[in-house]
Amino acid sequence: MSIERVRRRRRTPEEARLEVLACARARLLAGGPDSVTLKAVADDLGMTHANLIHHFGSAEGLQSALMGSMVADLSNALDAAIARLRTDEGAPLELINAVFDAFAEGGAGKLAAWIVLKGDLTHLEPVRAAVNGLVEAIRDKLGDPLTASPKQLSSAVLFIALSAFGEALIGPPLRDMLDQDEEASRQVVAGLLPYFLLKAERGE
Amino acid sequence: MSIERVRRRRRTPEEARLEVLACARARLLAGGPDSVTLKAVADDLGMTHANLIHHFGSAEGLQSALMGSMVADLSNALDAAIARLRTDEGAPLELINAVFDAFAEGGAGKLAAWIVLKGDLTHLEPVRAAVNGLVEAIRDKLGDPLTASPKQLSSAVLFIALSAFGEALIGPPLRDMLDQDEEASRQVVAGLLPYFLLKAERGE
DNA sequence: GATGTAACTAACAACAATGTCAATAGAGCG
DNA sequence: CGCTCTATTGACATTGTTGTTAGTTACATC
Repeated sequence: MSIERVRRRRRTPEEARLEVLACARARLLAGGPDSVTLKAVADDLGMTHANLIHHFGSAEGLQSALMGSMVADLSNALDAAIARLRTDEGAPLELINAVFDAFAEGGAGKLAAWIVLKGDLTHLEPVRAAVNGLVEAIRDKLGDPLTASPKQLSSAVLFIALSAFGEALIGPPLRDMLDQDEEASRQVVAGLLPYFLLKAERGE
Repeated sequence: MSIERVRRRRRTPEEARLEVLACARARLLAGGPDSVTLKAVADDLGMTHANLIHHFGSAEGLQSALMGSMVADLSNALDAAIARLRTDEGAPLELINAVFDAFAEGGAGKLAAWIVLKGDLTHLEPVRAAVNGLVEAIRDKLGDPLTASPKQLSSAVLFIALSAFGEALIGPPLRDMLDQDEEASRQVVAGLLPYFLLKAERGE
């Protein structure tokens, strides 16, 4: 019997980082932060944990890169939703759906939970631009300059984002408790949005 | 010089559990789940980690007890808010404030984040009763039986709870991004609630 | 084909967290 | 005071994770 030499695969640094981050994200979403250890990720990919340290410097380096990657995806998803808004003639429900989808994709809920627990808010910074882009998109799309002030537009986005984050985090169990179906959250928010933007007429 | 014997303190089991859980909660809120280890908590309290195992069975037992304790507090805070609602003549803003306060106290935001990441939703069960109590309180307080269906009342609570959870979790950084002050979230929700409960008149 | 770079591995060291167990010592009770 | 019960300790074993280092091998380039 011949000794079967395992052929060693050599990736480019970028390939390696992408593979590792994808695997780490899957582990985070499936099993929480404790399940994304160097050894576990390395085993999944058929490499050694020393190699992960080679690419990311340390375990903390990997975690940081993972946060950055997920936040970037969330930010891009928001930008894409905004771009969609600016082109088609969507009703308010379309807008809400786009934002909720952006938060739902890529596990933004668990990402936010992780960031909050870590207390490391600096990683959220890229979201700032995306969120403010959302304010402008809503202004151009729905806002009546005579009735909706900039401050109000901002609080409209605050309202939407809070709900979308909440839904991504604890939407399913909470809806179950209240006997509400899967679309309930976004329908509620969509139904409220027109009233909210109209409110300017009445002073306040 | 005489050898100073360290006097060993002996607590009742209940005393011990309460002290430990308070300390563990403080650690969770300050440093996240990774900072609540047997040794760290024991050191804070001047005891040995073996003693924690004696009282809680295992590290997992301590975590589970901590979750239970925090969920119970959240549930009690909600119940108290409901009781307050039923007695005084509060405006919608009072109602919203009570619920937001309930979620804010005791670190409900980080609690939710922790539970979601652990994926262990069974611990949320006590919240179910509290949330449904909230539905009934709103029905008795604000709901017009002719215009607001049970389903709508439920989705009103869904809407409030999502927002309150979202605010507890990522309210501060999100409000900072949007240049909104501390009261913004609850004001928005309070301002929307009347419109929402009126919606029944128009069919939908 | 020879060579250099660096992706990758294997083995080991260091450390932290959990858990076990026999022994110690508070506190109530006769 | 003596006795019992158990909260509490101290020392140890175990396991899992991170990090280091010397060496191996894939692959591009000349």
